[in-house]
Amino acid sequence: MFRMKLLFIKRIFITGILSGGLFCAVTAFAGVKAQSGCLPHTVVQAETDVAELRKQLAHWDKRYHTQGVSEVSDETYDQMRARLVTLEQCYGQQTPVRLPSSVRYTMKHPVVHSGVRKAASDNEVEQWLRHRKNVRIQPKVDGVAVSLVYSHGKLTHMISRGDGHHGLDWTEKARHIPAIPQGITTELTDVILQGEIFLRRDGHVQSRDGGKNLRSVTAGLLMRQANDEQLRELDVFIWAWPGGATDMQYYLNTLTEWGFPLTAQYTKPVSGPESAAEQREAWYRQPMPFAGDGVVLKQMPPQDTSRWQTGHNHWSLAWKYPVQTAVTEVRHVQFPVGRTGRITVLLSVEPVIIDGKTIKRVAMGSLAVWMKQRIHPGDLIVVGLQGHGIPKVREVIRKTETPPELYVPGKEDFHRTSCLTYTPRCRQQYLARLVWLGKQLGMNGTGVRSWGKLADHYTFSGLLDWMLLDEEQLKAALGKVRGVNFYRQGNAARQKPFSVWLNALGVPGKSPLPADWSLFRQESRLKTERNHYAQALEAEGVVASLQLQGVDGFTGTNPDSHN
DNA sequence: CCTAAGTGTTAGGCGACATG
DNA sequence: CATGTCGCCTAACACTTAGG
Repeated sequence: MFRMKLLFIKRIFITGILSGGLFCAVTAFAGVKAQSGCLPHTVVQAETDVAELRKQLAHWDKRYHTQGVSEVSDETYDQMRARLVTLEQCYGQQTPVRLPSSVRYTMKHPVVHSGVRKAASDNEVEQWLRHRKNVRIQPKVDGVAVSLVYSHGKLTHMISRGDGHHGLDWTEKARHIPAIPQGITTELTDVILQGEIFLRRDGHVQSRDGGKNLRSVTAGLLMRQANDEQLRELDVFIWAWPGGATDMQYYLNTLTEWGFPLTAQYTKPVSGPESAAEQREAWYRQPMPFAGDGVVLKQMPPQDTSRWQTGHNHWSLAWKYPVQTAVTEVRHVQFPVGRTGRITVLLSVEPVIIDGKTIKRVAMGSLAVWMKQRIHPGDLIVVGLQGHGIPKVREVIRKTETPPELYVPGKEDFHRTSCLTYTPRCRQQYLARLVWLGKQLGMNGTGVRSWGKLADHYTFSGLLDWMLLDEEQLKAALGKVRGVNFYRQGNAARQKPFSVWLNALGVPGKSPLPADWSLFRQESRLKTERNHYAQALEAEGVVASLQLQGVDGFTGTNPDSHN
């Protein structure tokens, strides 16, 4: 039921923004999609996608409403819902948002709950603040919004936000939450308070702990028929007293006297964008008694509460913390091979922005890790940031029903001694070997693309074919400056000592290297791995090339003598 | 103005090595 | 011999500098 409330509001929010033409900015900020607009789908594909998405969302809704189980985080759910709306916008379909028949919002809110608009960017926050005075900042507590109704000082109702006009009667639950005063001392006949019920978590640090799905847990507790012992852990943060007070200090003091001390504790004046940003940052990093997903900037709302509306209002603005995860679709799956034959898995994804970074590619460590989930193009995944920078697959949301064929390299195809000679399927490892070799030999300006150009231009076969090229040939393939540079670097490389060369060739093991190849061959007879590698270097003609080039330690060696 | 190369920072996977 | 630790390899991204 809570879920329905969420999407209802989301729906209103998104439609409102769409009509304002701000959709791209908003989705980008929310981390839904960096490139807005419609995906290059065929209509048929789009229809399939929409159908699949609807099915998926319906499944989650059902699980949630009938069993109270959240299969995915609220953040993911919201993003998927937004995704559906985008697709529908693109292809002119509409899904009416219908509440399941079991959900009935029976209780009328005395004053409607007006939603808070989310700022699309830091810039919008600045704009919003520019022409406003007496702005205050509060944490955007991650919980469930309710109205508390006091009549002659007695708590008579607690109502869930529902659609903003009507909600569920949670009065019975309020009786079991010690943090909610059952009575307040006041002369006023009616007092209506709007606030957030949340699960108290002392020492919660948002930047470190994240949302922890505390919102879902809270909603679950309130919807459960039985009165769980855990209700005692709930608390309330009041963020509005409609029509109550015009003087800030009086408003805060009164709430504190009544038994709602958090509002006074966490309401700060804001003098401008800097001070707002500072406070937002502070609340993001410091221990708080609740989870929060951002801050809310607000002015004193109008006293005439009859004009309050659901959806936006002009007196408050939410400034959310950067999202830590985003839903995205896998475009390509690649299996880069490193110089040692090690295979990693790289996913190219629809670009998403997380914490200011545009995520386009996500590495999956190793083949073994990939094998567990076998992510294919078309799959939907949740991407997050590990620490401060590295994208990581957090979760697979939906596998596509029509996965394309993937060429998955076998672990046995690439290894320490493979690809010392160029073949098309060896391209990656072969080039990785050259990049490493250039680097070890101190050759600057020899990146993977230059090596690739040379390999293509002169159809390389052996690892050292490049040593046979003269200055003119290098210039022809790389351009004047780079060609000359490459030639100089290559000549310098020829003078490097034997041990540097062995290293550059990728000889495994750490023990010290002898002075020349024949000594090396004798010593490495005992070390299987080195011996194996040395044999491969001879078999692939690498040693012969070096001998020909007169490189230190290889001269005078006759590789044939070892056969 | 775009592309290539390089640097700095961050992190996971995994094999090699050390230690009990 | 089992277990823990360390270093190497590979990766993403932001940024700078130089080439074409």
